[in-house]
Amino acid sequence: MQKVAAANEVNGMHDHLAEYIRKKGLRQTNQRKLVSDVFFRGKGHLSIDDLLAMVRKKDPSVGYATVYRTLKLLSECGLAYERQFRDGPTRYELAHDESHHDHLICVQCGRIEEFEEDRIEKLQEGVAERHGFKLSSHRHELYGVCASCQRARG
Amino acid sequence: MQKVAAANEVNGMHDHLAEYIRKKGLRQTNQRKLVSDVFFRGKGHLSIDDLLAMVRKKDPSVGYATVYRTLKLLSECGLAYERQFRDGPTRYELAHDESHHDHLICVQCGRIEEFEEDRIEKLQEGVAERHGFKLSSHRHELYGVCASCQRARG
DNA sequence: TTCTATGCAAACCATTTGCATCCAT
DNA sequence: ATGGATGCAAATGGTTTGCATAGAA
Repeated sequence: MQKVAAANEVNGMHDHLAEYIRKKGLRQTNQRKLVSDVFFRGKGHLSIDDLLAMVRKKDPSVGYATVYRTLKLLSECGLAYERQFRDGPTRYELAHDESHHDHLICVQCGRIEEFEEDRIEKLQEGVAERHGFKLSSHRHELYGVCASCQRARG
Repeated sequence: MQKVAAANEVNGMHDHLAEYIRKKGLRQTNQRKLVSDVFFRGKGHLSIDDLLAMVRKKDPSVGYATVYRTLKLLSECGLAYERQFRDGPTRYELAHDESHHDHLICVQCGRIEEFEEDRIEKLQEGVAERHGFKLSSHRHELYGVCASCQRARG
């Protein structure tokens, strides 16, 4: 899916962030606006390096740490999810408030697809219950070779 | 279930390793025997630090890197699985050739339990198929509060 | 003897932090 | 003018690697 957010969604996200910043007594800065705008308009599953490169096209003076700190902020206020696949760096994903999904990752090209499977979610809850766990989150990743890599290399 | 391996299983694992070492033209060393013995007799889900501490009780001169290198070797030859939970360090698990399992991790005490749920495995395959992926592996971790932590802190 | 394995320290890589300065409030 | 935010560089933490030496084969 990897939807790109529509313009009005982007505005909504900026508002959400502004609100959060106000409530916490933090500050609006150009860097925060720029980094979050790039993230909101981006394609999802982006690493800090990806984001920094995109940000620096608009303002080369932005520092590494600022991108980290801004994405932490976005995660805190519920606009981003941190995802850590296999070994690579942490990737950030837009948290549009759709239903939950998990990921398929191609081990050859790195392509990331999303999937939703309610029956798995249900079964997970059963597992947790049987073990007496109160679930707070989970991570479910499927690794394999995607359709186009199969075509390309057999 | 975190089983401890029976004596005959431990012997079998040593044999398996010796065989692999021979085939690859590598060398039997005391460190390898010691590290792998400690691992084979251990409780599963151990970090390098855990293992190093156990190893150094028997031979304080063993180095950090040797434990890493030995566990990489054990992974290569199919005797260990590397598991990377949340943020903590890589943990190593005995690969007794039982059926596949996944994990429940307590976010409070770090306790790790194992679960098996064939219906989830089946559903995963369906998901992969629908996306045209050829699955090679997966990672499925459930995070929450375990029974005893719930009792302890409500 | 030959060539892998070891132990140590240094290198790595992603991420975090300390700090002087900058700047939104 | 305050005190949070930034950019830089240094620190961190887990893991890997280079290298001289030890030790299997």
